[in-house]
Amino acid sequence: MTGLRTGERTAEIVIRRLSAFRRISPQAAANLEDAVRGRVIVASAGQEVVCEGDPADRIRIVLSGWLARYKALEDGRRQIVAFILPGETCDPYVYLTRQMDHSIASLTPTSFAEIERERFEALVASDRSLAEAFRCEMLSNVAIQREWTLNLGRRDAFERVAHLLCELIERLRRIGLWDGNSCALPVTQLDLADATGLSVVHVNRTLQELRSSGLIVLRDRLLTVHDLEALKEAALFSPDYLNYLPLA
Amino acid sequence: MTGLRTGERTAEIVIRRLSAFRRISPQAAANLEDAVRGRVIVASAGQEVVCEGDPADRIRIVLSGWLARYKALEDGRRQIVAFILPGETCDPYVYLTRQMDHSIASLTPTSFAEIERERFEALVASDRSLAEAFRCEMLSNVAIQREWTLNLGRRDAFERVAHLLCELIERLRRIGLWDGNSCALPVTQLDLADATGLSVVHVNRTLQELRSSGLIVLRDRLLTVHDLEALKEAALFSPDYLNYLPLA
DNA sequence: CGAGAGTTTGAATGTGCTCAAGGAACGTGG
DNA sequence: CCACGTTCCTTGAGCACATTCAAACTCTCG
Repeated sequence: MTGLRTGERTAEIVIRRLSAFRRISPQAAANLEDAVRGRVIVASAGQEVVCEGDPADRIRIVLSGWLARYKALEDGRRQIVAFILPGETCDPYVYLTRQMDHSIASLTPTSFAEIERERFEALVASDRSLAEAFRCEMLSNVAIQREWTLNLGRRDAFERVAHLLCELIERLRRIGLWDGNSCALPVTQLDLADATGLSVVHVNRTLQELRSSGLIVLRDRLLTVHDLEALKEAALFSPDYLNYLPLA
Repeated sequence: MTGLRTGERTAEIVIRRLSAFRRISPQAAANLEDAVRGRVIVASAGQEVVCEGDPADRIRIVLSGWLARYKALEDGRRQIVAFILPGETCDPYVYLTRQMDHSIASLTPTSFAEIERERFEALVASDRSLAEAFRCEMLSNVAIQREWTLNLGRRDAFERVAHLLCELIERLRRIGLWDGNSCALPVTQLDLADATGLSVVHVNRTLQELRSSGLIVLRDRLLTVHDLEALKEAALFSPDYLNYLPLA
């Protein structure tokens, strides 16, 4: 696998990600890779990549790095409504609406492909299982959003943070960024607070609680979990909502 | 408009609803009406129409009545993640997943059409703007879900309940169930609690607060709002996320 | 060395919850 | 026709989870 050019390596993670939903044929993969190579944007950490109100004229596929989708209230309160991970399509079919109703910011150095409406439509028209994979991704996005609604509405802080970690681990596992025990967690406690609807202070205390119960180790943006089943149990986590195909 | 048979009247609201997203041609409307008439299910209030774990083999379009989409935790905690109103499609394309990750219950006496996968795919294949309307409905669903995430995460009880009411009013207005000042609100305070992530007791107190600030009148399941702009302001509500076409 | 971002701690406060009980409205059966 | 059960709404009191405010600490980077 050494010696691959960047384009190939990054397309690889997109295929891997879509394969969580449908088997992607080599031909479809090649078409997708072409489209992905068309226009690649690079952003450093902390950039506003998409702003609320921007025209929704293209879709974006993340090649590397983490992004956060968020909505803000006039008085500054902010809610991260989703994390967007490598390989994920930001908003399949979003060009059917007039403008973005939320913003997207990079949490880490990031690269992503931009695909215009016409090109994307041609792509999904050319291959049925690719089209289905993108639609599954939409279904998965809304299922995750529903689970977050449950998380914010009915889980307490401890369960809530634990659940978020379980979800991220499961999603990272799909793209090979979870090694069985640990993964990079490149977000600040403020990000976690905005994602869980808690205050920074309380996230800090909740993480300490998770640490002292032996459920997680979190240091220098590296998350380690020795007993994932125990964490899932504490979080009342069940991965069904992610809509993934069974792992091989 | 008198003398229409039930099938025609109910198809009418489905067309009206989809027209919030795209102009539907008479031909497409006729096709849709055929599909809707194929299999109509009637349910009384309080029925579990779809259970978590059920096969996701068909889509459902509500003809009349209110439904609630909800998720439950093992210990009984329950979160309504969406209200489903007349004319709305429960889950466009849901058959691409294996099984339902949530349940749906009727809040009122309800009727809805069931459409099998093949029939639905033929329907959207036959008309481009109909297909786009259904995709817009998906985008709208996920946008609403994101807004609920913000609502539960960052608005306090008062704003939260006010925001939910604003959203429902806006959606009901689209299908002619808001007369400019009032609408039926056929849900219990327990339902509102499960939707807003609050306790019943606190919803009761919050409604009293909304009443005594003069923002709402709510009696016998009839909601009246004399100054909608004031309610929207209190809720920090802006309807952009609903993705509707401008009203004629 | 200083600046800045992120994390941690303590103390006081408050929003919303739980528990408990009573009241209103409605339908059913004796 | 009244008694009763059920569901929903309302109220009070005490408590708890999470917030806010403030400050100190750590680490990195220039």
